[in-house]
Parts: sequence; structure tokens; C-alpha cells
Amino acid sequence: MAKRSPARARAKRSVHDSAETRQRLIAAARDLFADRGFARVTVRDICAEASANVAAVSYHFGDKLGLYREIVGEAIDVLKQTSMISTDTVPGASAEERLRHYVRTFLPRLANPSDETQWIGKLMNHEMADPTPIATWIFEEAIMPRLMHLRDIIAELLDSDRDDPLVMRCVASVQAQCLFYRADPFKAAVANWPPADDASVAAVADHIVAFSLAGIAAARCAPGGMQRTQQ
Amino acid sequence: MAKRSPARARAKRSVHDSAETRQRLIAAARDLFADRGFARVTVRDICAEASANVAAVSYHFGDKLGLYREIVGEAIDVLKQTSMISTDTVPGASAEERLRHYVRTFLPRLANPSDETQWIGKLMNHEMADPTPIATWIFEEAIMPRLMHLRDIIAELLDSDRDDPLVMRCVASVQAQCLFYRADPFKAAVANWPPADDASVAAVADHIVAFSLAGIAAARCAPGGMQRTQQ
DNA sequence: TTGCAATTCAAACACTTGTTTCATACACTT
DNA sequence: AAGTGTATGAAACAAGTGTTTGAATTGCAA
Repeated sequence: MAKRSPARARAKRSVHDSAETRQRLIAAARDLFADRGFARVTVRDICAEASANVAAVSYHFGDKLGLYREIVGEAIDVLKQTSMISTDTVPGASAEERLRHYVRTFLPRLANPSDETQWIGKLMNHEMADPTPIATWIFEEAIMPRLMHLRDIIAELLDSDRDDPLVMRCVASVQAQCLFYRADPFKAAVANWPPADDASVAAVADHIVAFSLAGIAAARCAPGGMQRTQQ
Repeated sequence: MAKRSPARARAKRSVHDSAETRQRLIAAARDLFADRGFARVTVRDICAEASANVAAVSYHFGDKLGLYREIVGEAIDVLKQTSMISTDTVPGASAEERLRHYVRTFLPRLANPSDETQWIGKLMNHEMADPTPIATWIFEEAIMPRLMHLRDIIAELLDSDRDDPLVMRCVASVQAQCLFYRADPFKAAVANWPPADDASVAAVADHIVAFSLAGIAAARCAPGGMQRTQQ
């Protein structure tokens, strides 16, 4: 126990390369954890990638999970910022405009492989398939706020109460369509499914918005039993 | 190399417990692989669960991957059968009826935790986050046929060519909504999101159908630039 | 009964994992 | 120049991994 604290070392930033090894470890771990998830990345992988000694992770972060926590913390910080980009709109914007803005800013981050925050989506992919103790933290900080924002938009579009189960079903329908275009090692290995270039992503975003607006409108017209439009 | 072939042993089925150990191994491996994925299950876990010796896996299946292949093969067999349930319809059924039938039979298998084929969904979850060499096999045998079936339905609803990119975007919208309700360790750990009982699942299925039919109808009316319905 | 092949078992092997140890190199202060 | 605390590096450690070994054990046929 009682891991040596490198806190003062960072403050002094004058020894050797001024804890620049630490930054190389973080950079290497970010990419590797994103690609393979926590369990399938070894400390030796990270240190080799960062040109550091095997002991460096223990020294700078206590243990492997400490380094992972650092990465996830960074991910959540970025997520909160970009979440604000998706949820902040001009004061008078209509619900439809807010939905469009949400999807148009959210989707590129998920689907565009050249997006520099792409590693975050990959990281969360692994976290969802193979949750670490950090899963609940991610959910509460990064996912829940987005869902609540969507809920408010859709409740307004449906003109119904936010507790109406129909609202959350529509939230799921919208969010599901977005998440489907997440960059994903399976789809990548098996087909070239997700649209790559900016234009395709934008086209998909507009499709999702229009598709969803029509779906929500239909749900609004027939809130109770819209399931039978025919037959 | 040259793994001892237990093929004849199975045929004779007369020694010891007539290769009943083999079945116990398969049963144990099915549950464990479904819960944790290939990489995070150890041979010792499986053998302990099956009350067998550590060497049993090598003896009966060559190696760990051989046992996994056995499990995935079984999964694909079941998947093909249930896929037929989702895709087979009465001859004169309309596209809308076929879509409804597809979602209503597909969703319970994904969402209902008491479904006895639930382990297959879990297995594929892990395969998607952490593909093994078997990923392409699964995709071609189990996923691709479903997508093609959906494509035909939606092309008919849109009254457009099957190669129209709009068709696949709508396929993605429908499939995404279904897959969103997959039982998932992350959602389970973090919230009690997915609907549990049969009634809720059926309600969600009807929601997805109605939502999607409206979305498809909207896409049909404005195939090129449906993205701006207002604003 | 004896021989035979299939099956099980305890033990070990070879390898990888996260982590620790301890000696060394370094920059800076006194 | 000597001292000090930080950082690195090579090696080792302890636990866990998939797999193999070779000696039992078992049921059946000769």
C-alpha cells in the first residue's frame, strides 16, 4: 500500500524530463485502452508503446487501474464539454431545432473515424461490454445528462409529461439510431458499414432527424394504441 | 497438433459415462462464455463448473477455442432457426405486416431475460466488442440474412430499389431500435433500463413498428431532401 | 481373466500477467 | 563536492493462464 505519490514531482517538474514520461504513458494508454479495453491491454504493451520501463505505471499511477482511471477521467471531461455543445442551443430554439442540433453534433463524434474524440466512444464500447468498477461513474456523468436533455425535447414534441413512458421509448428510438453508427471493431472487421466521410455522416444525421420526427409525430397522434395503424 | 479425435468415442457412446462429460463442459461453457466472453473465461472455470478435470477441454475439444467454436456453432444453428421464425410469413402478407412480425418476434429474444436463447445475445455482445476469429462467420450466417430480409421489406414500403442508400439507412433505423433493447451488463449494472416482462416488451415492439412505419412513410414522401421539413 | 482403448486425474510445463525490488542515474541544493 | 529526493531500468516475484504429460481407472471384448 501507500503508493509513492508523484504529486509533488509533477509540481516541481524539474527532474529528468519533468515527468514527461507520465504524459507518454497517458497517450499510449489512451490509444491502447480505446482499441482493446482495459482487460486486454497489458502494462508491458503500454510501456513499450511509451518507451518506458515496466515499473513506470506503478510508479506514476499506483497501478494499472489508476492509469485507467486517469484516462476515463479525461474522457469524461471531454464528454461533458462536447455534451454541452450538443445540448446548448440558442434561447428561442424550437424542440425540432434542438433535436436536429443534438443529432447533428452527436453523430459525427460517434461515426467519424477522424474525429479526435473517437477514442472515447471506443473506450465506452468496451466499458459497456465488459464493465469495470468505473461504469456507473461514466453513466451518471456522461450518458444520463444526454438522455435527460433528449427527454425534455421529446416531451415537448409529444406535448406530454416527462414521466410518460412513451417519452422514454421515443428517447430510446432516437438514441438507438445514433448509437448504431458507433465505430465498432465488429462492423469494421466484417463489413465497411459505417459511413466514413463527413458528407455521409451528415446525410445520416438528417435521415435520423427526419425519421424520428415522423415517428414522434405519429406517436403523438396515437399515444395509446398507435401500434395498429392497419390490419 | 493432431489432436486426438473423440469422434469415434461419441459414436460408440459406451465408455465411462458415454462422453457425458463432454455435454457438461458444453453446458458450463455456454453460460460462462455468454456471461464473460471468450477471453475472460478460464478453462479452469469451465472445468470446475462442469466438475471435470482441467485436461478435459483439451481432450474433448482440442483446445479452448475448439470448445468456443462448438458453442458458437450451436448459437448459429439456433439463430438460423429463430431467424426463420422472424422472416417466414404467410404468402400474401403485406410489407407492413412482415415488418411487424419481424420486430415482434425479434425483440423478445433480445430483451426478455427469461428467453432461453438469451445466452446467444450475450455471446454476440461480447463478440462485437471483442471479436474473435469467428466474428465474420457469425455476421454472414446470422446477421446478414436478417438485414437482407429487412431490406426487402423496407424497399417495398419505400417503393424504391434495394440499392437505394435510403433503404439501408431505414434498415439501420429499425434494426438499431431493436438492438437497443438487448440485455446488456452495462445497462443492468447501472440502471434497470430494459423492460423485463412480456407485456412491456410487446409494448416496445409495437412502439418500434409504429415509429418506424411513420419514419419510413416520411422518407418515402421526401426521398431526397426530407431533412428539412421545417425551419 | 486378460488385453485394449477410451477416459479421467494430479501434476507439471511454459508462458504471460501485474507488481515489486533494489541498484543506478539524474538534477538540484547546501 | 557531497547530499538529497526524484526518476529510471533490469531483474525478479507471485499468481494465473492454456496446454501437456504420463500414470491411473474404467468398461468392454477377446
